[in-house]
Amino acid sequence: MNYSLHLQMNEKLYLRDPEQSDLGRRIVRQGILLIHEIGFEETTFRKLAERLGTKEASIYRYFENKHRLLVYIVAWYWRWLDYQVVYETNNITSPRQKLERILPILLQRSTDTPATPDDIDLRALHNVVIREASKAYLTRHVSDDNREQLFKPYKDLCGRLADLILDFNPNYPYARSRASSLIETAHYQAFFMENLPSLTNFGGEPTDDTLLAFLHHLLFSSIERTVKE
Amino acid sequence: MNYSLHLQMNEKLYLRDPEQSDLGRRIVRQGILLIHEIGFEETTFRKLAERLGTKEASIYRYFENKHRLLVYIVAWYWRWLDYQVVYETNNITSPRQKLERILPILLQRSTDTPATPDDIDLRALHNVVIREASKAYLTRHVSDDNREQLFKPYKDLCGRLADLILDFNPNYPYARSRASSLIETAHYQAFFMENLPSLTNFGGEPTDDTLLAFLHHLLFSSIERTVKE
DNA sequence: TTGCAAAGATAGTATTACTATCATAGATGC
DNA sequence: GCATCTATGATAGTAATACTATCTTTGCAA
Repeated sequence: MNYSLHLQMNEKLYLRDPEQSDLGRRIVRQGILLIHEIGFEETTFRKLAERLGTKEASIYRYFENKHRLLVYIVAWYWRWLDYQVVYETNNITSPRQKLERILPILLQRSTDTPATPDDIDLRALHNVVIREASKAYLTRHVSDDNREQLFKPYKDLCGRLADLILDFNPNYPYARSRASSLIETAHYQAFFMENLPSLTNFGGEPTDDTLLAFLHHLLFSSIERTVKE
Repeated sequence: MNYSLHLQMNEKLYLRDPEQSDLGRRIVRQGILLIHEIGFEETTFRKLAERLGTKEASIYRYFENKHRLLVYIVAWYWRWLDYQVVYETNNITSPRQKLERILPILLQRSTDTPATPDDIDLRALHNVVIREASKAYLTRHVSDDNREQLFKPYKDLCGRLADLILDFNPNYPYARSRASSLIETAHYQAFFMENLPSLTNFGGEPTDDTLLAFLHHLLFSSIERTVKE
């Protein structure tokens, strides 16, 4: 049996809470699918409205613009990852084991989804995040968006991973950078593997998971040794 | 004394070679500055034309659209980095030393510019690449662009770094992924340090270069050990 | 001096990214 | 059963964007 899961989102992310109405939920869910299918640049509120059988103006009542919709979707993803990390590391004592359990989550390889967020296409979402997430912060107005706490879920997740790294090795001096670069590397390498494979050492056969092995190697080779000052 | 340097670019990158005319060169050089100042999203050919005292239509004679201009600028940067890598590692025999000399280049910390590409604001260019380069390939049409060899300079650079890694450790199984993730990590950690510092361990004082130390640590901790299969 | 290529000048189109306003339908309170 | 309130629908409109087309001018080259 599945439990239903609701992730509370920062109010600054929207004009009207999309989880509070049917239209709102469909905007988010179909938004993910549309961005997945045609890419963020090609996505417009008009196209999304047509797909939903509604009007542009209705979507604007929920989100200021499509960038904010992307930020919302990506923030939701980080909250969802954070939840999975907590769930998967619960009752594990060994810091090493905890970290090892996190790696498949970053690649969306963990099959057991305890509480499934209803109706959200997690596979599409994962691909959207890989291709589009960095566009949420690679803008001129990062600092403003950051001041509004729009990236808090990402920071929280990185903070959690950094803490686990410090549990494993209390002397490690780069825990936060290690955490953020682990997440980014997981995504970039997944994108490269799919689209620019010559930038990787991964063949692309879904059976052997060299990318997972690579991330494991990268993470532990760095945090196992205490860096000399 | 400086030598003048001209980097040959793939013909697919432009409609008319911008290095062959005064207007073309100004489009590239002022384009870098404009994107640096207002960001890629806000940049339009109209604004760039006004800045150049010319017309939109003239710019369209050189570049199909602003995405292609970005791809050109970024490709130029990778060629320039590649040149610097060759220059800085020339006559060095120790693979370790070669790799160590590359790290400051990735962060644009190397002060000695042997042949300076005329009139290009390298500092602005570096910042543009950090913030915008991934937008060159994080699109729906990556595969088409890749087929047209638009990303060859990036791949060449990664290939060169991968070869150096294999010189250092011939048994290392992830040389290409290690190379691409080193470059990407250098850039987004620099971005985070500047804009979302809580995702890093870097204070931001320009005197101590913790980011460089971090990259050094990441690279060598992974490639020093032979990964067990 | 004729010819050609680069750039200037002007105009036009479809689409985007919004904003504003008014009407309507359904739920809720009394 | 009526008032009311809220979410959405419907329509319209605007400034800007991302181009394309065409015609003219300029400057250099044969």
